[in-house]
Amino acid sequence: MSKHRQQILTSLKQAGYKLTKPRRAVIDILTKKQHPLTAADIHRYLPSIDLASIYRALDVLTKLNIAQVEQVNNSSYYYLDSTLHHHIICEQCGYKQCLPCKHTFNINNFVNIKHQLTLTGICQSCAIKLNQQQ
Amino acid sequence: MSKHRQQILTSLKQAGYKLTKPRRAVIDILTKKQHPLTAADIHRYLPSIDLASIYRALDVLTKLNIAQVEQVNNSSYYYLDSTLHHHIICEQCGYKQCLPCKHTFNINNFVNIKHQLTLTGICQSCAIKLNQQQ
DNA sequence: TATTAACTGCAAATCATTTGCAATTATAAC
DNA sequence: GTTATAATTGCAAATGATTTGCAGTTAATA
Repeated sequence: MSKHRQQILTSLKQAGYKLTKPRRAVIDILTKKQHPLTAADIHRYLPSIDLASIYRALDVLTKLNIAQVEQVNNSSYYYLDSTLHHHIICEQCGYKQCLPCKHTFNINNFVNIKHQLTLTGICQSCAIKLNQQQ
Repeated sequence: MSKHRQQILTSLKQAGYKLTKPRRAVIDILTKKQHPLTAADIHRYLPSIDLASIYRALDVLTKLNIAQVEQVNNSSYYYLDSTLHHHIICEQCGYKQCLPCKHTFNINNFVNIKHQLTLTGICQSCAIKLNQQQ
């Protein structure tokens, strides 16, 4: 369940940021698509917005904890998510699947623990293709 | 507990790879240092070996599951570890603590699943300092 | 020791991300 | 509404990590 658009815009404003076209557009795409996207992915959906501005918008959203980041294969994937969950990404085709998060961590000597679980694998259809190639 | 040097060299050989100077050197550094290193880190220890060769050696080691990778801040950190484990990093001071990994994941529709768990938090001594400041 | 495919070093290419700067724009005050 | 102003944008160039092509070198095997 991702935060409502309006709620996000309000958080931005409260934090002293202007509600600009690139920021709104990035929020809208992340709200609409239900899976993690790279800055380049977002730029493909929003070709009229400069890639640098997309990066800057994503930076702001991440700093405010409105968006989360996951790093896979030297790329950062961003997504909006108030209730924690994880994703598994196919190494071959980039297909993404959501997974509920049931984890809590209690670790000696640490407080305020946050976790990021990155799962990668090969999805069924890629596995089939790869088998056929051999 | 990391695989013994000799054992690693044998695995390489068995997999049909030559035992070259760059490969040996990378294995030695990863064995010696007890924490995750970037290719650039390794190159700093081994300036006479070309960075590209370090990347190629790390690739081989990762493919053979001799080394593992973790991505943090757009850099890949490599380490040798036969028994999987994770790390928790203090957000304040960077202190790292190792954690055993007891996880296996079975996910519908995916095979060859690898996971990377990144934990961050505040370590005890930083938590104390932060409390005193307030 | 000779042969040969695998491997290296180098330089250049690529890809993701960041930055400097002049022009634009959202906001708040009038 | 207009105006003033600092924040933000788009663009182009810079940076940093990683990859690649290629000619020369080397480990392994006979």
